[in-house]
Amino acid sequence: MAAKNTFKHLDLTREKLLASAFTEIHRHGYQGASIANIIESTGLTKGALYHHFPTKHALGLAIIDEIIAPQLDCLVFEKLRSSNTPVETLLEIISGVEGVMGNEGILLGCPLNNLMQEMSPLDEQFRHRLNLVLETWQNSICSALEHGKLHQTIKPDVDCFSAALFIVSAWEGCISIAKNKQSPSIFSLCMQQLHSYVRSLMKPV
Amino acid sequence: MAAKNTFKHLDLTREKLLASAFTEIHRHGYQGASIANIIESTGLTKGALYHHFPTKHALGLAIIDEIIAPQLDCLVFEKLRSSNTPVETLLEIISGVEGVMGNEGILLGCPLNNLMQEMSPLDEQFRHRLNLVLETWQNSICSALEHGKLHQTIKPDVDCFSAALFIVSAWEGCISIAKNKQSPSIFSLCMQQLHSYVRSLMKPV
DNA sequence: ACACAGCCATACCGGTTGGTATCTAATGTT
DNA sequence: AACATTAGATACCAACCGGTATGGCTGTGT
Repeated sequence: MAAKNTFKHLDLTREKLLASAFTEIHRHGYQGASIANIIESTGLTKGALYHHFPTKHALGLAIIDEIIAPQLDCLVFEKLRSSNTPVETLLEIISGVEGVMGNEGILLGCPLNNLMQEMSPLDEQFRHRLNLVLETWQNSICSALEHGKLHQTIKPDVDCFSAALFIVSAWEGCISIAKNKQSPSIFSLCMQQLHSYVRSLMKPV
Repeated sequence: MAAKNTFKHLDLTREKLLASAFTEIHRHGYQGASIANIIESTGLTKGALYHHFPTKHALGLAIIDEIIAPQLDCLVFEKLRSSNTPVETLLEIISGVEGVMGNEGILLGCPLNNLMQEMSPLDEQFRHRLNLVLETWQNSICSALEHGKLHQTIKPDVDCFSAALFIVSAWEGCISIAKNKQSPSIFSLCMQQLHSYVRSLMKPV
């Protein structure tokens, strides 16, 4: 029991640090994120942080693997993977993602895209990890489209790879622009256009 | 003559500072940009910089107005505005933008989008100035589409405002994703899809 | 009972940050 | 020629940055 408590406590502080760092980075970017701020909002100290993470850099990478990737997996990838009608599921996700993200989510942007924009040219390790998540996203959409092709819901001449690439790009672009306009309703309008683009890939009923 | 020389020199150092700051910010972001680096590559000193710009913040805003906006205006807005067949011109720009941006331009991303992503949630003045550029972009495309509607090249049921919004979003999204993949060829592939989206708004010939 | 290892707090460090005060030199004005 | 103004160099600053060294406390294995 005592051992369990210790383990639990270990995980809990680590998670608290990760969560706080995620929020700080989401708000100020990786470079703008301050270690002092991160620990302050947890009530912990530098000793705790640098016990669990060797450097700020490692902390950033951990956030990608342990927060950003699982979140997207839960909200998007897994739903597409487990669906019997993945194209319809994709359309539903695109329609409903506004509600899932929440207002603050749109005002601060997509954590994945934020980090990509900031870090890709600066740090190869960041770029690599972020790209893995991106490719999972792209692949899950590509598979959905190919599934649709097999089941006659997607036009046979569609280039699924390119289409998936474009869908992810436009998706992130919609969040980007809505973020600058600080407007969830613009986001909704923009995603509606993406929705009709995807429908344009489908066979007319 | 002496007066002219002075004026020229004044503008020259100011422009050198602006250009150097633009490059530094393009590479490291606004927050990551270092005043020390900016002046170092010009051979000037802090005295010069803070003579022409009161703060780093003002320097950043000046870059938007005096470098980023004119550049986009020259490469995109003006071409659309002055064209007699703006829809075709838009398609040409989308096809040819890869060559214009150059490899480094794709690896570092769109300066406008970079600043939007970083600064929009942090600073209202940045957000406002960037949004003005964004709206000019959006409007120039919207006008092009409406022109096409009048001249029967664009389908009558197209919502030009939303379509323009989506085109800009997807455009920036393509650059974003290509930037993370550090791949001009991915950018080209992605922009090809945007090209066919725009064509899907047109009446079949 | 004792040694050990893991967890975290405290205090401290050198380097860098954006920004300022002061000075010189050149130019413009009268 | 005397004065005023401007451009830009130099030296300096407090605040903050990420990171480290140390040590105390706690639970664990023997």
